[in-house]
Amino acid sequence: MREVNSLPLEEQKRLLEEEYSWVLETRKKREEKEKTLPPLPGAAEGRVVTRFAPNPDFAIHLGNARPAILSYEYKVMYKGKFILRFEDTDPRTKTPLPEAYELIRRDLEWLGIKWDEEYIQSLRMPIYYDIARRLIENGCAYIDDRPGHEYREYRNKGMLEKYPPRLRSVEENLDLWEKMLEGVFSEGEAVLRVKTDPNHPDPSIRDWVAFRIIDTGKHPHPIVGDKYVVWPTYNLAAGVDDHLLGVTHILRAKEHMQNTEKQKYVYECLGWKYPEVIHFGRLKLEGFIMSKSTLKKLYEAGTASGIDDPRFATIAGLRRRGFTAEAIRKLILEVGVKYTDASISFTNLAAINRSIIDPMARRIMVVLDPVPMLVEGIPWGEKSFEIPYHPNGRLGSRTITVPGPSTTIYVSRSDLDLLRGAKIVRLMEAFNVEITSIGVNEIKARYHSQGLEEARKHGAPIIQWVLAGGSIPIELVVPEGLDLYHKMGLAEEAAKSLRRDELVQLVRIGFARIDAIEGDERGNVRRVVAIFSHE
RNA sequence: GCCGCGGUAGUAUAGCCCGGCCAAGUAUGCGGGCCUUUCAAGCCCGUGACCCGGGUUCAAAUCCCGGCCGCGGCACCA
Repeated sequence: MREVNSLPLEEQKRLLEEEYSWVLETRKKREEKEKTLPPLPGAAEGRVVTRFAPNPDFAIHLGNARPAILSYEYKVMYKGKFILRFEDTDPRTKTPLPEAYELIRRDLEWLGIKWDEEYIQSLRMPIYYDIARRLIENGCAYIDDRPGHEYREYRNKGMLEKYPPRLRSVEENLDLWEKMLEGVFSEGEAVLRVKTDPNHPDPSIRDWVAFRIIDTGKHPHPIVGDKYVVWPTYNLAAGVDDHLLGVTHILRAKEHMQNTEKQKYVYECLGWKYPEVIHFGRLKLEGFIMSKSTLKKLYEAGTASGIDDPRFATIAGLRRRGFTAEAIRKLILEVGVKYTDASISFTNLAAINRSIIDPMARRIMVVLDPVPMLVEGIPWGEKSFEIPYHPNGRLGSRTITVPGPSTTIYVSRSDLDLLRGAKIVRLMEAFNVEITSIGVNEIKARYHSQGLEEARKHGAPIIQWVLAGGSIPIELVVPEGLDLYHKMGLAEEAAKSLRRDELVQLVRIGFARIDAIEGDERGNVRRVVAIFSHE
């Protein structure tokens, strides 16, 4: 090794190429390997249990979907088990939304995620109460019935060991616990704290609250109403369930790092083994509204068209915008499990989506802000053009019949400049015309020739167009940050065959999802609404 | 402020644990070209990164120290 290193670089290189070329080849092979998720620590096939534990206070968005997708992916990778668990133990400040349970299930299904078991924490209250008793009996928890400021005073002065409630006997604690359950205390009057290192360097960890009282008379729970007044906090419920349900690997965002440490005190007390935890950074999606609070505000204010508003980074919003589950999955897998935050650029997501939908998106001609063009001198009475829906020829075709000797078509106003700069223009898939005049609201043209070669010879631009007869109105909704732009246009007659949810490519505009097909009483298509996805 | 975690091209990521196959890979973007009845797709070429400074070592993206920057937590939320 030393010998080789002492050689000049050129010499080393030559030696490598001549004598050890196999090294270079191995390297190439390694690069060709398909990219997958890194292995889970301590995982064995058939023995991995992961879970997704959303709070059903709102629909899930790309950020929450990440742990769901990753957890599910690992379950599949190790042929394990994947659990869906609703964490709805705060009827007061994060009141569960009754419909959110089902919205979340649907979003997961749409993402292609299947869960083996489902749990709802508000239905497991007796289990948590049981744990509370065991914690008290083991001397690991105590009832704190003093006002909050007293506890904080002791804690902040580093005198938590001497905090009187902490010194209570097991019997006394058990007794007070039963009183809590019986409803003797009201909100704020008593909590159950888990004993931790009283001088833990992070004060937020010291003797954290495991149960508190919530007046469910005032704040009824959507599932269990006012049946319970003593509610476990996240750390208690989640920590306990992860053990009880046999979870082996937890994947969650880094805001939970301190929680892991809190929960470990419960595990230690009860002699449980804490699952492996993988934390990852936060996800931002450029150009979308992602914050749950903003999302909720817009949703509740009715400003948004629903939880699936195309400006939202909710799973439903992304779906409505025309993103596929496969694209979302690929994106999440690509981002992986890094600690650092990631800002996903819109073009990146779009690129992934495009590669998936391009082969199956029918090409449809639409002109936005239409300008009429009178074409004269057409040398036929009527002529039909059969145009494939996709250049790959696999999606069938439609026929456009152009009447002669003169007819009116529409072109996009945005193409006017193009028309001004060119004498000859090719109407895509049809024939070539010569522009004779361009007014603000009318263009006149003469039939020039038929062939594509002719168009090429003249360097004619190729534009999309629609016939005046038979075309149908289309509204293209273009989301841009907080705004939605509504662009009006005309679509070719074949647009009548579009289906709701279909992903199409509006030629020379971009990909879009068909959001609505509006018809009259007799079932005739009157108008199409599309949502712009991306270029 | 206190506690914790990170910093690889415009964006996202591989490599870091276990220093040498790294002259840093891939995707996307961007620029150019080819092809094409779309501004889509495809093909080719190019572009562009190890936060900074020290140290250890024959050898540092990788290990150590310091700095800078960013993020998370500090609830009777999850």
